[in-house]
Amino acid sequence: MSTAHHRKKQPLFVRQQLLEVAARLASEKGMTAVTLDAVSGASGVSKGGLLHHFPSKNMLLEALFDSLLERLDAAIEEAMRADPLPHGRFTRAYLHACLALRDQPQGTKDWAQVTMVLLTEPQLRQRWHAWVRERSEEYVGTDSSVDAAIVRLAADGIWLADLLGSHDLDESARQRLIDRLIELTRL
Amino acid sequence: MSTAHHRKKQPLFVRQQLLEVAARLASEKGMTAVTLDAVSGASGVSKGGLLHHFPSKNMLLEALFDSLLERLDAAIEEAMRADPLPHGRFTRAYLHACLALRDQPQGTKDWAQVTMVLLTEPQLRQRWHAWVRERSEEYVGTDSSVDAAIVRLAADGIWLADLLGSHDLDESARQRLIDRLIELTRL
DNA sequence: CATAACATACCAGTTGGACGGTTTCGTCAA
DNA sequence: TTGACGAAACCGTCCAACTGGTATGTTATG
Repeated sequence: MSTAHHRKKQPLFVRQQLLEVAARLASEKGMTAVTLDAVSGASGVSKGGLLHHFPSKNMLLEALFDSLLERLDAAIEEAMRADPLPHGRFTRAYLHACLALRDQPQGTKDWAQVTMVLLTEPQLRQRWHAWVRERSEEYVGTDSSVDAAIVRLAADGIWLADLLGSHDLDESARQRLIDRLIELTRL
Repeated sequence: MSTAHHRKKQPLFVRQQLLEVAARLASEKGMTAVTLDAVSGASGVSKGGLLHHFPSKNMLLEALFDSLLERLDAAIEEAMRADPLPHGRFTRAYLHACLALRDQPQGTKDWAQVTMVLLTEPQLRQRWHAWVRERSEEYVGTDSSVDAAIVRLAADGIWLADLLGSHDLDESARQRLIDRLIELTRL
């Protein structure tokens, strides 16, 4: 009966907003704080409305995780388009995507933290495995060298350090590290 | 009135067991499955008994995280004692501790997953920060080089890959990577 | 006017935790 | 040696708040 009932209906916008709210809750207050009540409350959407978009809590979490993977894919594809050299292209793009989150404005750090939170949920970890397997098969021709694997490993380490805030590297050292990693993808 | 009431009192053992059960629940079913009821039920200790050892759920989680950090400290110290060269000694020990979990028997993989699960809880992330800061200050004389930082970063990456099961490195490649990392700690 | 996009009301089960009871243990005087 | 006694280590119950989810509306949109 109240406010949101009379406003213009924007299903895609509302759906998007619900995912963002869920992401913010997860990163700020941990996984246990992501409840249907909390999400619906913080987004100004009723619980019924929330359950209309996502039939169950699992569906909500899976949709959230999928949207994060889509963003990752988009960032990687964009970086790959700007890279003329085929060999190691995917690995460089992956590295770039991992590095990017540190320099992005506010929301993107949450993004990474949510990814990690979601990875702790065993069911969603399978989705991540599938993603990794797909990519490693797709780019087996150009990114299957040992060095490339090492670079991707290091990128994960940087990703982890960035989102945990364990910054003990200064800018110049970080830049030297990145240069070296990119060099490794070309070998 | 029933069973456990009459058995011999073993406060330290019970406390230890409660932490192990909580760890197992967290790694197998995710953070949302770690409830007081679940922990007390799976450990054969009443909820009252559980709340006697850990006055609140937060206290339980913090104690669990602390015990994990203690294990990490113990593994690192052991590795450091076996290392005669001071320069980079802590970093090598840290690397060794990160690598060790893959080769350990069953329970230890859970250990790492729990660490990650707990790291998603914002309050516990601060504890991790404190741990990192302490160590980086303690070993500033021997492990503050850029290369050492890089090695620790890569160790985190390996740690993450191991516990997520994203194994795309074969044994020989892994060994070459490790050798290279150890070499870097000596520069 | 049919359907999608919401809202409101309600439910049964679960949650963290408070509370008061019972049993064991350490210790120290007699 | 004993035995009293306070503290620590448990147990079982109860509860208010919250949980995910259902069922049934009401409103907007094509």
